[in-house]
Amino acid sequence: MSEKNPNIVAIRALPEHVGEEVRIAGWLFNRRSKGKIHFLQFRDGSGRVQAIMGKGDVSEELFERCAHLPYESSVIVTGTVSADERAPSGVELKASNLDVLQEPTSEYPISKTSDIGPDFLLRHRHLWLRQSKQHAILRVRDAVITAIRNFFGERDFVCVDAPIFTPNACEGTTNLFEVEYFDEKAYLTQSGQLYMEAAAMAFGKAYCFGPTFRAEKSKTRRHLTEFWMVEPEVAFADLDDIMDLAEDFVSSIIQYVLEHRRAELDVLERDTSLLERVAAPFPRISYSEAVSILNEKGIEFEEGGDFGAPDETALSEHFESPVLVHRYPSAVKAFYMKRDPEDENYALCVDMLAPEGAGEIIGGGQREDDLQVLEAGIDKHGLPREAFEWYMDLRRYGTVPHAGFGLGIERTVAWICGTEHVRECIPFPRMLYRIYP
RNA sequence: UCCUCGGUAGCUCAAUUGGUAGAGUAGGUGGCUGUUAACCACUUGGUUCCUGGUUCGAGUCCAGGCCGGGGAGCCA
Repeated sequence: MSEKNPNIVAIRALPEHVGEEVRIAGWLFNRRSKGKIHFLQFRDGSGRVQAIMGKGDVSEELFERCAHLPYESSVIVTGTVSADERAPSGVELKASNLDVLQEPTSEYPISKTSDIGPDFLLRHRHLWLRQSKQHAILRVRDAVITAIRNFFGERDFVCVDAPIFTPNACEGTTNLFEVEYFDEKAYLTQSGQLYMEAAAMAFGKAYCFGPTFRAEKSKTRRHLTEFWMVEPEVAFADLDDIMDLAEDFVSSIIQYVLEHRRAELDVLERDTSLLERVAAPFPRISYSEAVSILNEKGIEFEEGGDFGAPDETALSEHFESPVLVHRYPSAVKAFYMKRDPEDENYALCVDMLAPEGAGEIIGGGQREDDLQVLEAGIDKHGLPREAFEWYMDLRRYGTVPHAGFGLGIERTVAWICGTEHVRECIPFPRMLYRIYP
């Protein structure tokens, strides 16, 4: 593009070109006409700008065409950049020419005025991405991912990605998507954690970042069947170490987004003061303390069970920042969770609940590192030992205390953006009964 | 799987006790040299989700189905 069109400028960079004649390449997203002057608004992915076209500035034919140019026409506009406080973005383009690459073959389906229903928008996700709010959310997501990579890179973690196809149900808890794998069955991964434990024994500090699949028939604003998760795992680490890591991690993501995506948060009308208060250390409470808080709030909850979504919401509303809830009853947790030596009824695990009803964004803990205890746990959960031989090898050959966690990208982005539903926080959401486009 | 709400113009919605389906917006035509979701005037546009039933008459009532939203369970 730049070689063919040496003077094409990104809309975002237009303030640096005031007084110059430039070209922009983009799409028409709105148009108004005052009769002898057209106001044409363009976006190019980097930003949005208004072009002014007076009747005498271009040919009669082009002026007439621009009065009817359909939304989402792809164009190259030539014009002089000027600063003008009447322009929505502070600068505008005095158009001297406009080349139309293509006029839409039919009317653009997404209305720019009315609030459109989720079904229509999801069926047009490929076009919905062009809308400013969606554009802003996905740019925040991009920054969250960059912040994650930076955070672990700076701390000497090695990115060791886990497989997507797995031979067995890792934890034996949730429903997995089954696929044909030549002559056998395989499953789409629900977690890379077990593989990260192997990676931690090889690299000391490792993490994976990739898609995760859950075949649960969940229809809520917090669920997707395909979502992205980042899972760090650290050798010679205990529960406290991993809680320290988790709060530093989340704080650094928030700081990075506040620093690099201010404009997007403005588009989303996000109250950033709530995010600015997020800084490590976060409050830490035990499961038992959490139960007391629920009871004090008048919510009936019996010690021993796992928290439901309404319980989590009530807990997170009790705090302004994310809160770490640790040491759940081991009975409700997976077989690989290490039990608390001070009370074997509880597991050395931790969940991080984000504020403002965003829900659980992190789940993790210290892993069982004793071979005999792990074997007993596998048996107790009714899981086939053969499938976990490789995993038990990690305890046979130089086992060490280790811990890690998983952070859900979409829930994190939803919290940061103040978005009601996680489906807007992934480019092409996969949900119950929805796999198009 | 269960609970709950909904489906009317391209989109967002209205339609009284069961009595000729209507508005905003988008599209079209005309007007306007600084619009900010521009505005003003006129105008095109309908398998009221589907099937069956009740009725002189159904968008409306009944039965079954389809599709979707939110929530529970499960989890990030």
